[in-house]
Amino acid sequence: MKNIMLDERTKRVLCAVVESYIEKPEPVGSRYIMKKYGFNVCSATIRNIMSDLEDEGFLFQPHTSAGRVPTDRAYRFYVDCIFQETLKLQSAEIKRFVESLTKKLRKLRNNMNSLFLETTQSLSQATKYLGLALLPETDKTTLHRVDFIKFRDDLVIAVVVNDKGIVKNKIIKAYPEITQQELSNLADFVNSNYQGKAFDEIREDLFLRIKREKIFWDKLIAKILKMCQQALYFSREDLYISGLYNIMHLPDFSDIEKLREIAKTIQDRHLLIKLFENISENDDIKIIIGDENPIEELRSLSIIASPYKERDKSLGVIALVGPKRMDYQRAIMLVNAFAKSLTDTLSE
Amino acid sequence: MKNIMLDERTKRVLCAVVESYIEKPEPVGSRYIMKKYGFNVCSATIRNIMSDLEDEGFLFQPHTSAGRVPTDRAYRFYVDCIFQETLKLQSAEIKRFVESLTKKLRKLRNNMNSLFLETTQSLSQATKYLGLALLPETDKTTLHRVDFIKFRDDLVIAVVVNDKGIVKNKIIKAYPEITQQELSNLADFVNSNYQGKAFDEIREDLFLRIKREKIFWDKLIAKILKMCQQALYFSREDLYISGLYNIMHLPDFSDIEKLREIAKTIQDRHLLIKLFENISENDDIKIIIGDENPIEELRSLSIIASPYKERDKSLGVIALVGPKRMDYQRAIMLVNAFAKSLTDTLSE
DNA sequence: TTTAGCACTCCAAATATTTAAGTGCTAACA
DNA sequence: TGTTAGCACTTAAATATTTGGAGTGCTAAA
Repeated sequence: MKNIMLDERTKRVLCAVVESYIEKPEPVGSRYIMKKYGFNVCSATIRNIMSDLEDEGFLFQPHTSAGRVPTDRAYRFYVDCIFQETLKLQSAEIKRFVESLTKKLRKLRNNMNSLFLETTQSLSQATKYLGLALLPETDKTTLHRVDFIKFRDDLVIAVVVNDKGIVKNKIIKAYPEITQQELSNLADFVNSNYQGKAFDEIREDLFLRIKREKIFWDKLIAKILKMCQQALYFSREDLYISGLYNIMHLPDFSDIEKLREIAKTIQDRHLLIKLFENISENDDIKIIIGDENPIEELRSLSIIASPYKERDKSLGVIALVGPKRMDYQRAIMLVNAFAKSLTDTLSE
Repeated sequence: MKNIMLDERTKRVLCAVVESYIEKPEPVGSRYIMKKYGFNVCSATIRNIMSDLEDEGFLFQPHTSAGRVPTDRAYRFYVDCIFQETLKLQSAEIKRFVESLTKKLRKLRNNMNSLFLETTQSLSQATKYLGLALLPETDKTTLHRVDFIKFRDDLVIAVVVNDKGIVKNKIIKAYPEITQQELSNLADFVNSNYQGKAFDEIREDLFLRIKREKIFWDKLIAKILKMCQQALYFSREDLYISGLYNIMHLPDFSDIEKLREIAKTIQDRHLLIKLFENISENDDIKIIIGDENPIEELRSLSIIASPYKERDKSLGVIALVGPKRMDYQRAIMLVNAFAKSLTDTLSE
């Protein structure tokens, strides 16, 4: 259901209601709107408009004699209204935040973990919402170096460093006879053949080799290559989360039971990672409002997520999770600016 | 201030009040105590005793005509009373928990991260409080293998695996001319000389070598060794935290502002790590009640912490953080049993 | 030292009362 | 036809009032 055509005045009223409610979470009355947002019609007129908006599903009345509260649909309309122009804006305050972040990031350029921790913390700090960042998927990076370390007889620890300097390790089973020397040779082989190559590409190539070996030559070598192939697969699991305590005191979460459920879902990570992985494919800032969220437990929230890139390749996402009645204007500006800052740092 | 001598009956009354308050967070009256805990005296007598206990600082009366509430001192007295015998107890329910945990841990034996994650999650699950675990300090483990990886000109990533299979990495500056081959040689040198040695021992030995080299031979080699020494130092930073959402719905945290502060402090980690490092030196279960906590923000909580060991060497701590009015008996049994289970797994 | 008994205190829950904000509707107006 | 003034009506939230009961402290007697 696409937006019904609303005339200019009606739009203004709707946006005014949303903004007013964002500012203070209380049902908004017609007189208040009229005065505060400088409409030159009397409150009864506004009242009629608001009544229409309610019929269209943009507003909701908690009870007969109360003012009105925006629905998710209203937030969506509001965001669509302000989105384009907001991207162009930049307040002095936000400039300050971004400059400070950029400076810090430059120093952390070489340590991805600190880099993303700092980003999410700053984002949370600046907005008082929850800051998130999804690290680059290993498969989107290239192999810098691998090392295989024999550990306790039948185990091998594979340590992989990618071109972003992110170190990952994986414990895999191996047949006990294999020696550290053989493992080192294997590592040398992989390093000299595959450095700078994408992980999926490497696995693919290994797959072909395995097939060849299996058919024509050495089954053992095929086995080792298989292990190696395994060692180079990493599922995405690095999600940084900062500032959970920041969203606790928002009036929107006065219900502890709800807060608890949210905290549980967020701590779980899996769902969020999946959500952000989709967005990471995307090219633009994505805004998810309330009901639109595929994660049911988070439908009382809104999410603003932006991919960050290296040059033109999207690597991951940074995101902001806050109440539906968040200050979208500010939040969009910040997420946008932070993503740019991160992109710049990574593209240097 | 050590415990004043209380006669047997007074002790029983005090413990009864504490237990009753733990069960239900409401001021406890004299008649209730008399009936529920089977005292063969009339309520007025209990009343007199409770009045005495208030004078001694064990109980507190929210207002004149209310029952009484235990103070931190009362909890301390209660815990001291039940502690010894509690260690010997073991309910069927707890046995179940521990068996299930032990089974899981055995499977995760080779992956320390999962091992500790599972432990804290189970602990939180079983108690509905907050489960924590401090990983073994790198300096308390021995070197299994190290690898130096050249990264971006003047950086080296040191990847260290200790005898617990924990992989750590550290980014250090190095002079740009150093080649990967030289780094590999260095790693070979360290691996063949120091495998199985304690980290502090290695650093100490390197220190001597550096001195020698500097004085007699090659300044460059001294530099490299220095870098190597740096690479082998890790401050403690691995604290697992599970189940924050579990403590949210406890009546003790109905004040969101307080909960927020607690969440913030816990997320901060530093303070907790410091606290647990001290306890890790200790040999026994340590219980910290309210005021006794050196961390001011956590004075509305109690902590039960137990070191876990490998054979007889204490490695780290697992701990439970909950409200002061927690079920100490159950909590102590669980922490104790979980620590044993972890110790067994690690000592196998 | 313990107990019975009683006056007293104070909270908490239930109930009533007031207040204020905001609506919907009608009739008049431009 | 859209807008406005005016007014009756609704409702929640704030405030005040009442009531019940749990629990105490004290006193005098056992």
